[in-house]
Amino acid sequence: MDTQAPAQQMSPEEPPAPGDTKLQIVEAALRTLKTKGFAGASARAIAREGDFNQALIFYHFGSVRNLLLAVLDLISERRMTEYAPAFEKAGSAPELAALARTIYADDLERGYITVLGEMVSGGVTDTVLGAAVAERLEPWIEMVQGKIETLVAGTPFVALVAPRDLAFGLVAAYFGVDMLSQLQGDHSRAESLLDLGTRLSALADAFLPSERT
Amino acid sequence: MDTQAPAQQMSPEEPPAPGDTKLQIVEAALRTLKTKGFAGASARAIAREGDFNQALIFYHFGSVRNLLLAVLDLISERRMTEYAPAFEKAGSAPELAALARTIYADDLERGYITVLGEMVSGGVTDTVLGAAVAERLEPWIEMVQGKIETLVAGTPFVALVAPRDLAFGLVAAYFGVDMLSQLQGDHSRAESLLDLGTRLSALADAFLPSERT
DNA sequence: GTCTATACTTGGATAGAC
DNA sequence: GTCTATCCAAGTATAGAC
Repeated sequence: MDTQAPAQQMSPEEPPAPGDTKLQIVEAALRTLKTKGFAGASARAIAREGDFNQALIFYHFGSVRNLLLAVLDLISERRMTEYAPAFEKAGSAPELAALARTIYADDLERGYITVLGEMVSGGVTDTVLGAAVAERLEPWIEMVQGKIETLVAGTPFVALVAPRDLAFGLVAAYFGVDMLSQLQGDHSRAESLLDLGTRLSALADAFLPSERT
Repeated sequence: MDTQAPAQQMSPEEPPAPGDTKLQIVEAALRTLKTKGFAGASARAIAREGDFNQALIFYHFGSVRNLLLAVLDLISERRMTEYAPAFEKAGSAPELAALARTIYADDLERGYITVLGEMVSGGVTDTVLGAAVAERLEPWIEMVQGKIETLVAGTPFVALVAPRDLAFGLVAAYFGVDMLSQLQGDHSRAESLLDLGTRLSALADAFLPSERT
């Protein structure tokens, strides 16, 4: 936020352990969010997890809230750079459904699913945080919206579906399933649902074989 | 909940203001949840809202968590008794979509939407609470599941869709939309989505005019 | 059953030495 | 930029008088 280090001349060799501290802190926060949830992600808990001093959080981020948002930024960025290419490439509903399946499995394994759910939930319980979280979700909704627009172009659906609404609904459903799964401590239902999505999209595709390249 | 009063002989006339205190407390908690959210629903805040003593909460409910769960029970019960009849009656997808629209509007106006979202979010951030919340969602999922089973019977969908999964998905989507709307502080998108659902279900119905009475 | 007072804990955040 | 020490606020919960 206000503390952007002026990149003083750093000797080119420092392989041991450093990496910048900020990143270490963010990653400790990420792990804490994963294991202890939003409510358990206090400054003290995070500092313990990363084995550094509590005060560093405030020095580098100003507040715990900012740190948590930095975590969200980190994983958003990682996911965006990793998934966007495949997403752009996918040209049909079934391909997209398959991709969604992969992404969910991937996110789950890396614990991102948990963190995303915790941050959205945290945003609901804390209004100030909520606005910031909403902002960070926007790019994802837009990405889905863009995809829907190209998919739907030239089919009877154009008149029926507002891409923005549908995109919002899909992203919302993703988080809803995520959160209920988290409540029940069981993500297998989510996976069955993604399977169902795959089958249904195959069906839709059969009825609407639009422009395939 | 160890404090179940032994129903001593109560004189039949006590109209003034009493009503039992427990209910007053639960309703104060409900209002607090509505206005201040899960994070703001502390014992102190609830007591201030209802203008009674903080200690009463612990006397009657043992803990804040229990009180919050009692709120969830209260609105679950109210919703169940009010909506169930219409729900049973609805015999087609479009009717159900229309009903969902009504229920959402109703819930929104009464603030139940907010409370439901807060409690689910709270359950995600707090593991102990989460299990209890999940339990209380179960009846709703089962209700939807039952409906899906009768709707799908005798159509080609039987082989395609696992009712339990779909029910879970629909309830999850309801909460997902609710929560993202809450994040953005704007529920208009949710309503467009329910409209979309209405139109799509009409479409599905046209393709599958199953047993109509 | 209700109130006052208070014990105890945890968490956010800052001051100031190093 | 990092550490120690500490302040302060808010919350849960209980004891004990009424």
